Amino acid sequence: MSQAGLDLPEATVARLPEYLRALHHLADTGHDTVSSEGLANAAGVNSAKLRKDLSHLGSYGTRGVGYDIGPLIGQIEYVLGLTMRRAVALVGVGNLGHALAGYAGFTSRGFRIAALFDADTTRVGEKINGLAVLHVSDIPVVVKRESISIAVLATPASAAQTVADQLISAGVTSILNFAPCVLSVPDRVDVRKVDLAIELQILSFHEHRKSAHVNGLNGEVRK
Amino acid sequence: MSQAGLDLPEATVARLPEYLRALHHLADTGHDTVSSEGLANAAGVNSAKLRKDLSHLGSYGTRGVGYDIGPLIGQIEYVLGLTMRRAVALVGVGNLGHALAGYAGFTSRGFRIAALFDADTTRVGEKINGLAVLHVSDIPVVVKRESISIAVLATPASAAQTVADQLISAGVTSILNFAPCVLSVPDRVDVRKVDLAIELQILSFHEHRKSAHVNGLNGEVRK
DNA sequence: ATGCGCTTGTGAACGCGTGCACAAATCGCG
DNA sequence: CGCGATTTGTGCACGCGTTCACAAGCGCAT
Repeated sequence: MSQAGLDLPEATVARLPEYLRALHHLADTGHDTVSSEGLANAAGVNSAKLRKDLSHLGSYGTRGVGYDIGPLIGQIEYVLGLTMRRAVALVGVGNLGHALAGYAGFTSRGFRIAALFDADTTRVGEKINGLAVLHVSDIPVVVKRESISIAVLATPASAAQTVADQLISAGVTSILNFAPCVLSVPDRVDVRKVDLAIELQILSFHEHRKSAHVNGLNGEVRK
Repeated sequence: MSQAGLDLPEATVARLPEYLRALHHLADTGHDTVSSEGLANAAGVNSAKLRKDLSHLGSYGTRGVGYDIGPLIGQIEYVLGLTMRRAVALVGVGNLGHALAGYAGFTSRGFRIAALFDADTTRVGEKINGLAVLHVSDIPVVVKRESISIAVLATPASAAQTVADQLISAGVTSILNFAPCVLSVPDRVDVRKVDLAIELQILSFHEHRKSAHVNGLNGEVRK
């Protein structure tokens, strides 16, 4: 039973968007209340965890009944800062960046791609979804003008740190990094990293273990 | 000082690919040993954690010197099951799937895109990077023929569960899911989820908190 | 109004992961 | 050959997150 705007456990924050997605789906299919058990199933977590997470937001459930979907959506969106549509800059419109620029999930879930940048002058001017690609040297002026605080980095790893520095000095304070490298940034800047190959490598580890098990060994066929 | 092939802490497994990437970078730039401090910096973790992680793989460092990069790369690749190049199927060559099919990071880090599928018959036959798109109805025969055990799901959320079921019954045991929905799968199947909008929403939360703080309130300007 | 069934909210115990701090081990040099 | 500098490997304590289990609260039927 905490106040809104308080600091939540990081693990809870990471799950709230998933709850939000599930709630929207329930709302779209005509529900207007849901039990912790039902929402937990829809979000792929267990019900005790869900209740504890939601209890941090203040009380939006009624015992014996469940949670009111409408107000709960509103509360989660408020806590996540999604009541405003946030402007996002995307740097690097290569293979992956091009797809991200057109990704409908961003626009449908609270964000607006406000600017596209690339270092390759032959790509500058190209339009993606009606938005023109700008040169990275325009980052300072455009980021300030549009008050962009979040950036998506889809450049090659070799360029990522330099571009990140430029974004940060232009005022960006959150970065979603798709480049396979670690960024060093000031404390006030948040970075989240998504490395697609790493995800596959983690799956590969589990595949490797499974195939070791069918060999009937507890350890491994080795050397 | 554990044996190879043993079960590692999940948190350690998730970091090994990052160590691997950093090690390859060091090897490419002419190093052949590295201290835990140096590797930890390159991988963005602290050195005690790195040493404990590596100690689970058996001892590949020498006190007073550091780690031998070559053997360590070999050991991590072995543990992650990357000594073979694993075949991966990709389902859904829409906006995002198309980019993933061309993503160089998959091929350069131990994987081979072995088949592309889509439900849209107008896309079937299209070639991406020299590989033809097949219809999803071909999943059973192709997955078995190519012994594919890992699949990447880049379909719309509405199709994801159905496709996942087909993949699993064809023999897939690991799924990387980009669709914004939860999949229900048998225990023996591993699923990792990547939801790009969720990552941005988590950043949005932190942005929201930052702006609350500059307002000078501990709580929040509310209602 | 009262009792019953259902569901939330939470105290408490547990387990995992992290980080500190130090002993053990190796190298190089005199 | 021994000593000091350096770096690994790890025991230990701490904190966060998860899960269980149950009391408290709400609605509904009678």
